Amino acid sequence: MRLRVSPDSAVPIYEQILSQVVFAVAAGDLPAGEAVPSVRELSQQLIVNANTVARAYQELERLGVVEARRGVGMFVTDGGPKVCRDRRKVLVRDRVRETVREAAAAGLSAEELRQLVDDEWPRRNGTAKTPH
Amino acid sequence: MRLRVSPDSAVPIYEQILSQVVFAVAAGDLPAGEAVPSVRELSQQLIVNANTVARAYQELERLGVVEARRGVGMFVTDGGPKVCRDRRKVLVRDRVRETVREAAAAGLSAEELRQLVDDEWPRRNGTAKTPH
DNA sequence: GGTAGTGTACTGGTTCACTGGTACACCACC
DNA sequence: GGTGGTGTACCAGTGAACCAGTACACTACC
Repeated sequence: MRLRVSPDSAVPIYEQILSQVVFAVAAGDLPAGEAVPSVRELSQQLIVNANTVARAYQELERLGVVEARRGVGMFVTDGGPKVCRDRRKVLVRDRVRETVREAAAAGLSAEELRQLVDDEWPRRNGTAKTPH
Repeated sequence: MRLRVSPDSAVPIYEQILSQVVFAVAAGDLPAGEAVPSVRELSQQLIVNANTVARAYQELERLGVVEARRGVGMFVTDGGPKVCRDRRKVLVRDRVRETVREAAAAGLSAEELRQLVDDEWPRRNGTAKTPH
């Protein structure tokens, strides 16, 4: 598992770590039962404070993706992969909901919104926001 | 023109004012040439600082929606209504773009995304996020 | 039991966005 | 020219988010 963070990004470092781990677990790159890198190991690799990594991990634990065993490490739970896949879907649904509301407020029709989505779909691997 | 702000909201007050004025201009409620409420008048009405209103107005001026005449007031420009209508469309398009990207990253197909949009469309006047 | 690994609690500093208070510069009108 | 309206510049306070330093508690292993 290879992580990257950009300290200059607008999104907080701990959130970058969080989403990347979620992505890795969802993709099966980090299967259930597997140990995630220790906070110190990852903090040295990314050159950030151990607490920053720990904060991301705590969020992962709150989501039920990993479980901590003090003195041992943190491990992906049995339900972790499913949680991560579901989480991404929830994020998408929430975003869709906001988009639909915004479009309706702007006076767009359902058909116009559909058209807009179809127009943007081919550009889904956009150039922006890539972790350079 | 009747504005409302909720100080407890996560979105800044000046931004609430901004978007509401944009909406009013786009809807024709505030036609070109019309004077917008003075910063002091609006600040008293909303019980916020005049600078907070001024900040929203400066943003409106930067967008080309209004123009300031020192000592007189601020007035909707000739192109104001069109700018506001366009701006809402741009906001929607940007949001659609992000949503599409998120959906693709989550592994959704184009068809699944379309389905999601159609599911959410009937809820476009949703209950959440209303200015209580 | 010592050691080296793990996660975690507490605390402090830094930065930034937002808001408000005050004072200033301008214009119309009497 | 005085008065009362306008927008605006400057500065200070506040609060939250983020991150790092340090010290602690725990576990496995020799």
